[in-house]
Amino acid sequence: MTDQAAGRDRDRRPTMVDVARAAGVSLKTVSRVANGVPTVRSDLADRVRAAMSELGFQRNNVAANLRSGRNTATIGLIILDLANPFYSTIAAAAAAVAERFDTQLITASSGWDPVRERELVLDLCERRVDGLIIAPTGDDQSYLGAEIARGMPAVFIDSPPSGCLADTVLIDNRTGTRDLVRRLLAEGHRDIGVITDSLNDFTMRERLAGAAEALEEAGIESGRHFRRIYSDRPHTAGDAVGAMLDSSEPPTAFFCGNNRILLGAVEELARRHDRTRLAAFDDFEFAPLLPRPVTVVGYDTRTLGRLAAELVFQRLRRPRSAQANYVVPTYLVDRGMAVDPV
Amino acid sequence: MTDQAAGRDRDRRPTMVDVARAAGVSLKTVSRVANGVPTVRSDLADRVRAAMSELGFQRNNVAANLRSGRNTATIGLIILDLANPFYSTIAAAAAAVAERFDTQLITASSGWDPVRERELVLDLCERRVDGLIIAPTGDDQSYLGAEIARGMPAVFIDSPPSGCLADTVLIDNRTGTRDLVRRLLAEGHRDIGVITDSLNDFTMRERLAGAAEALEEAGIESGRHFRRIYSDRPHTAGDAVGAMLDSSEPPTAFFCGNNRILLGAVEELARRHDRTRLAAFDDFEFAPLLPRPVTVVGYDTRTLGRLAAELVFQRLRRPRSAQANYVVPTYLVDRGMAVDPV
DNA sequence: CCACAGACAGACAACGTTGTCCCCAGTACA
DNA sequence: TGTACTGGGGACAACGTTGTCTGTCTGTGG
Repeated sequence: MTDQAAGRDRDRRPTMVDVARAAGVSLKTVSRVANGVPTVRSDLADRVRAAMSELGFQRNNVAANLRSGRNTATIGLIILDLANPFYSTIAAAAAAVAERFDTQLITASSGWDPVRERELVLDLCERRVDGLIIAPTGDDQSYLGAEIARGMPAVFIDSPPSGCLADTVLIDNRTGTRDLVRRLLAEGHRDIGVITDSLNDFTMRERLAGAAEALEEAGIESGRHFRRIYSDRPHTAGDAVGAMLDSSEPPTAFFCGNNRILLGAVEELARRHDRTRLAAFDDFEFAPLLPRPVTVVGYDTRTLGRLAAELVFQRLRRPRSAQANYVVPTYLVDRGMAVDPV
Repeated sequence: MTDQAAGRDRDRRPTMVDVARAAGVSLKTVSRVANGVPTVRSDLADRVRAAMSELGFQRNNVAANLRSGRNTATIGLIILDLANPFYSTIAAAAAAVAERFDTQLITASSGWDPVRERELVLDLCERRVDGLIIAPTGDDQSYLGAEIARGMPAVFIDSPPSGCLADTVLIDNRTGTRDLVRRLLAEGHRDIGVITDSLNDFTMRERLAGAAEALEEAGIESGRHFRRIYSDRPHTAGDAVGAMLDSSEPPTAFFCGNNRILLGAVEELARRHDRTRLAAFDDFEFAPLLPRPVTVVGYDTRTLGRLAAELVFQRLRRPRSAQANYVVPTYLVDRGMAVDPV
């Protein structure tokens, strides 16, 4: 009979009704067993469990969530590009926190497209995720105001939101850069080439501001050796390095606004057999293998993801808690190796 | 009146019932408008849409999925470690395909724990994901047989499943390694040190087999310079390199089974100012910056993720299609740079 | 022997949406 | 004027589960 039933609708997943019929108990008793309610007589519970495994029953969490109004045990993570190690590290750290709360992460990349970002937020809200972690792009997140007001926990990472209030976890871009440029100044450098990419990016603006602070402290005009590049292709950074080196007053040190720019600079310097001092924002896994010494601003990317996820769960427990704004500290570290000739 | 209603339960999300009441139409008409059914009189549709935006209505996809029995527009991706660029690249590529189908990815890391892998599969099935992409760990995936029989699309990547039949997308580890070792042999190397880590890993077994094939073709005993290391810490690989170099018949070339082993080897060789020929499986972003020439086996990681996701959606359309087993080709590429002394 | 409490199973409604069906108004045709 | 048809809105049930409530059965104390 069981075979017959299984044959009749092999593709249909068994429901609690099927289990109840097979075990000869009521639907509600199956529900109680499935949820581990202790007040079920043990012989009935055993029969239910036997029927469950015989039928291969799996609870339908979609239905359970709908009825109970409980959380979906899902949080949404919207980042710029999952293929970028910075963001995948954040995702991994957030997922590790989520795991402690039996929660899964839906991770989606906006690809620097504000429209897509907004669509993703809407989609995730319609899926009734329990919270959102967002690395924003574009400069208007006001569409989130209504969600936040309804109690949706939202945490912004790497850049703050515009147009709405939410928890944030940011890197201390400004202090990190200021400390790094101070170090170059302390070493005696006075002509420091600063290379950034698009200043539409909050983090890049902060880094530039940090560099400017340090330079102005030293009485140096901060725009003196500044190049802003417009592409993320490394050789564009190389071109900027080349142009500055070929100028009448070449810098004696370079500050690269991120690791991509650094790579372009390293290649150009290697090509020119030039040993100009190098410094950059962003530490990365292979920085120790760089073929020349570089001082970089490091920070714990995992902390960023961890704090963001913890904030989501904290706000889930206490929805009306005060807004939190965390800053992840930075440090200076010397990377690159002195290699012998090949 | 609207204010009053909004004030009464500000935290409750408006439902279609609320919208229907506000627009003075039936619940079903709201549903029709929400789903873009064209047979709704335009004045009613306008009233509904106005009510929707006034109330800030968002469809509850949990309920919609339950009722319609439709797909949840979610696929599950179980990988070993999202922080590893190999897997995050796969995740990004799979997400890009999923985006074309308006589907989101739930990405979870098993962390090389077979128990966790199984729990994750179960969890994702209870969430009624539309399909699964799994990078397996452990050697028993028989628990998936029932799911696959029920029609759950499941695609295994990087390693095949054990104990059940499913689509696979694998890298051509064996051919890649064989070609690489053939190249070393063609260069005249006869003493080739082979370093792998744990052979519990399918990919590593395949790579070793590929190396053995090439060596045996050349009449060389394949186990002659073989070291298997037991940790993923780079310096263990360095130790293996050192031990082989210090032996009475040191290799003139090394094949490293993955990029982590390569890094350990590079460091050890740099420390010793030793220029033994280097070759390895795995290309990676910073390989061009390695301080000495290395020939590596490359492959397109994005293809792996893309094909896996495409297989899921293909099987979703035609559940009973034949099992697919894709192999991602490999190629040899010279990396590393000839750097000048620092 | 009765009253009562406690333990526990089951009937029923509900979550928010969509599928099915029916009904009504309007139109065409005989 | 009656009939058949069509376009379109609404009533109702249903998806699979959980919350609430009721009812039964057992055991205990007076």
